[in-house]
Amino acid sequence: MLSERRLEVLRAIVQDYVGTEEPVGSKALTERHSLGVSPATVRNDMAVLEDEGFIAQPHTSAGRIPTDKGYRLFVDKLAGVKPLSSPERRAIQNFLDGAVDLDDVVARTVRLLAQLTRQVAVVQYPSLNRSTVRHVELLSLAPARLMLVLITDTGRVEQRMVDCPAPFGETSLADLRARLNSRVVGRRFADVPGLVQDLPESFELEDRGTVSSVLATLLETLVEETEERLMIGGTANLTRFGNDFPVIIRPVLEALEEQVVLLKLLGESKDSGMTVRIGHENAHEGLTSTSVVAVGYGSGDEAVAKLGVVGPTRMDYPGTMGAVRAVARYVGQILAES
Amino acid sequence: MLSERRLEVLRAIVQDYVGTEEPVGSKALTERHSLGVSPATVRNDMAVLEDEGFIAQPHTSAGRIPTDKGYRLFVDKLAGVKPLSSPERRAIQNFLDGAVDLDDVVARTVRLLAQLTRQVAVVQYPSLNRSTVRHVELLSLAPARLMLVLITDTGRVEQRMVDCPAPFGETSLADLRARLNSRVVGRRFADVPGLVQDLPESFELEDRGTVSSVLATLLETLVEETEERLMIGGTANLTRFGNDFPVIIRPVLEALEEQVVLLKLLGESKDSGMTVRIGHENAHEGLTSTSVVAVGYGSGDEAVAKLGVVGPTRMDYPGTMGAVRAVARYVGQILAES
DNA sequence: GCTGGCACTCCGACGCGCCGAGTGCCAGGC
DNA sequence: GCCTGGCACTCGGCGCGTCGGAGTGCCAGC
Repeated sequence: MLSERRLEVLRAIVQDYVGTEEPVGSKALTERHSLGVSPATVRNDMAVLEDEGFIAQPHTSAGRIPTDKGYRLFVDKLAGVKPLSSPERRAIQNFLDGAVDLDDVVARTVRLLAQLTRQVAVVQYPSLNRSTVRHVELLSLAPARLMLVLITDTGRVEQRMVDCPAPFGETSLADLRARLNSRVVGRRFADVPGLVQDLPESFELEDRGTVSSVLATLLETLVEETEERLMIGGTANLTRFGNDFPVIIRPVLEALEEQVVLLKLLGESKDSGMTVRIGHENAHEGLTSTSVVAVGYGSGDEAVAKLGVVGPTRMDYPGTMGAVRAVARYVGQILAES
Repeated sequence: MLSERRLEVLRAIVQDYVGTEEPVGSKALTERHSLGVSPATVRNDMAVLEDEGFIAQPHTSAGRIPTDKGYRLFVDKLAGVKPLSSPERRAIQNFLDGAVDLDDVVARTVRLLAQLTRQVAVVQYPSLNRSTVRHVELLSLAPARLMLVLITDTGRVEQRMVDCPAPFGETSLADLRARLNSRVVGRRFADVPGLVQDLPESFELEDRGTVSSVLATLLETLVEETEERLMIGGTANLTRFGNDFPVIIRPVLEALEEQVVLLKLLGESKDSGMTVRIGHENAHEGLTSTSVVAVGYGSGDEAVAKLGVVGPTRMDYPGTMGAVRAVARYVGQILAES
């Protein structure tokens, strides 16, 4: 177990390094943080911290920089979440309040997060996973061709074509529309399959094929749309990464274009609490020099999606965590209101 | 007017510079391109080309690199559009054929373009400007709250809420839905306003307010959606830009996040022919070291949107133009089929 | 008008020495 | 036992001068 002072030294190292981007030495530390001991003592502490793997030297006779493990300890034990200033809060609120629809909310959230944290922001669209059905609409486009429109309580609309095995009359259509809606409106996606299972049986024999097709398409849409979409922004902030650009930045940009990777990134932790994944803790190898701060957000107590930022491991964790948490809260409010 | 040989020299310089990324000298030129003259002669030609502003020296006693003006001449007079190889064509077709809906078509197109050109790809969603209405649907969500759903022939669906000034019965709703559709289905957006203008008059006095609200929302949606959306990809290719990274790449990334800028970029030229905008020809100052190759695409003869790529001025213009044109054609075909 | 020759320029790589920051270790003191 | 000041050592970065090579401009000659 590390003594109190050694932890203090680690904290100081992290803070200084995040600020200056340069390896920090024992003398500088004692000057900037009143630790109450001499540089020599700090050196001893540093040697211990290095043995334990919390800090490292880029080369002999250089200062120390935190390792992933060091950041981990810092985040877990040494740092809190820094609350935003009230002007910042007001700015968030003002900025998000102007949103006109769901797309706009997400777009604004991305911009906001990117600006606040000066990092790359990732916002997942509210998931349909826990969403409910607001309305299902059926339109006849051609004698044997229907369009199915699904409207969710989060305001999303999805449409699919359905090819009918047999022509389908307007009255049957109205009938199906009515019955379908009476069963599924207000229900969660996950519950829908069980609720419509027996629907074909109640139709005339000739219409059953079409009804089945419609239901199949509906269920398919529900499943497909559970694969969540997301939006990213602030990629220009990647330029503040470091010096050895191309080699670092390229894999990150590539990873950011892979929705699947990002979804994993946000989604891996189960609960809606804040997750911080540091450097090599990220499974994706293009992102081993980045950290991800993510948190769930939602309109009620339950999280419906996640949002977060991706930045260099050398980031201001307390500040970033504060911003991410605050934005998530406000977005939740906005969603609850609308 | 420049002699034939001088143009040939310019062409050789552009080609070599694009290939090597290094200033090209007179000797190297004569070695790699059988110009039939000696380096000394080439030097004289180069001096002339430099006087005319087509090429420049990074510093005294260095080779020459093309200027924007040089690239312009190259593109206009010296280079054709390089057709794709047939494996490439097949790859395009295979890749695009798998698309399941409009979003998917656009997403795949972006990926494809980025891969083929190894540059940043930008694809505008098919514009609603020249689109026609496929269907308008009205749903009653609450006694005094309707949802308006607009479906276009390009497969896009837009929805809006409408607050009614007065409760609106189901029969009135069905009536309005039917009349609205009979008037606007198959019509172009631009024609819709004139076609529905007198609709409120044919309704009962008490319903007119609601009908007007619905119409207003519909027209608003048509206008709003004319503001086109777009998708970009391949930003990782920016890392192949040059050496002086942050300074070049940052403004580009910033510009790429501004939809407005990009729309302007694609949209500036009127016709659907291919546009090449080189370096400072781009209005946006963050993009003065990039070139944009864009072309219209559409399902018929008329272009419904644009797509293109953004890359360093030092790009393989013939190849890029070939790829952009080919992709635009195939996307057009795909859209026409669906 | 093209060519070969020549003197000149300038960048970039290389080698060298110096400086300073930082370390590890050790002996002494509280 | 832990902290401290002192000391020798290490190593990267910087400035400087040198050198080579690539490239140029110019000129006289064909």
